[in-house]
Amino acid sequence: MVVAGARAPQTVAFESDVVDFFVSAAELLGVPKSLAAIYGIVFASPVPLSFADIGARLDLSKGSVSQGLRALREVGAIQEVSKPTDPAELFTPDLELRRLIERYLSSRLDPQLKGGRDRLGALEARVALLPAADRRLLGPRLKKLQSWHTRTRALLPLIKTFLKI
Amino acid sequence: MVVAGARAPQTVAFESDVVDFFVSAAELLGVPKSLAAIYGIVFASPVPLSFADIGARLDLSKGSVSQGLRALREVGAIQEVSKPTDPAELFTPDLELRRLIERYLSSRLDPQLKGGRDRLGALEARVALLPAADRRLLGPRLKKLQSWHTRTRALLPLIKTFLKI
DNA sequence: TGTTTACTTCATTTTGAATTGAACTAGCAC
DNA sequence: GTGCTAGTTCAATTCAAAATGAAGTAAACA
Repeated sequence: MVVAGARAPQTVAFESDVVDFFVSAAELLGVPKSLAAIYGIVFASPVPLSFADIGARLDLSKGSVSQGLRALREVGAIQEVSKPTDPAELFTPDLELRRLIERYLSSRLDPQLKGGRDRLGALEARVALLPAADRRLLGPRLKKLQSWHTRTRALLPLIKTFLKI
Repeated sequence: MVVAGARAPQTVAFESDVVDFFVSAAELLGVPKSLAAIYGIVFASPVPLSFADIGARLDLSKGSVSQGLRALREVGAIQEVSKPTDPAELFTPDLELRRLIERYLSSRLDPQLKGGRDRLGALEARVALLPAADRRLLGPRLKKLQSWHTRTRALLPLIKTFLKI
């Protein structure tokens, strides 16, 4: 994942492990590997990195670096810092992962929960149109689904609170 | 997703919505669509369904139905019931979704957390080998990562407890 | 024993998402 | 202006996961 280049072997090894850490966490969450790798390499660097640095260390195409950096900037995962001596933009990690994770959770779960609520509403109407015998069995099943939905909704704020600790 | 066949239109509409509900929930969790659809169609039926029923209603290949049913049986999401008159196996949903979800969460998160712990351990050793200047900055960053890891570990049992309510 | 039906297995195909790279744009130096 | 460097865009490609379907197995029946 991380390419050696001119840095000390210890540095490369460190970077490599940090990148792996983020990549494997990202896999779990369904975030593209390249995003995680870019965040990782920036996180692992004691100094801000340039566009070119990132592309070289991760052996990613310019396209991927560009798109990746844009996405990470949009969600606030990295920040641009400009050194007066060098016109090129440099990037540092935003270490406030909490907001990041919170926003990510919301962006995935909120639409999902909303969609689920709508679908369950539609289902409630539909079950009423079924033959009485079916309704007697399927009505309670639907209730179970609704109860799950409610609990999941309640869980999200709980998680957010917990992550603040 | 759901194919009409010979059932009443209301029944088909109901099935279709239930399947959609599970499919969209599965997308969030990264579970294959076909698994969710099979569970959904079985969940939506007031009577146990046969292998052939499932294939016909979802328009899935025999291969997909076979693999899907196996996976769902393995995790205990559906159960076989046998009618004495009919030798074919019939399937009903296991409505105890709680255990199912718990097991699923564990199977995804436990290896991830363990892997994360190992990686962080390796990183702790690696950071010690870096130049002192780098170490001073990167050490605290690593600490942050470790604190996240610890909190995530703590969160899992909390979620499990909450789902029991 | 041969035939049919019901399902399984797994190599191949499909699909959808991530990645690439070539064409393009913007700013800078000369 | 022309040429250069740095970055963006997006159509084409690659890749991995999921779905298919053909060949195989097993049980049931004649």
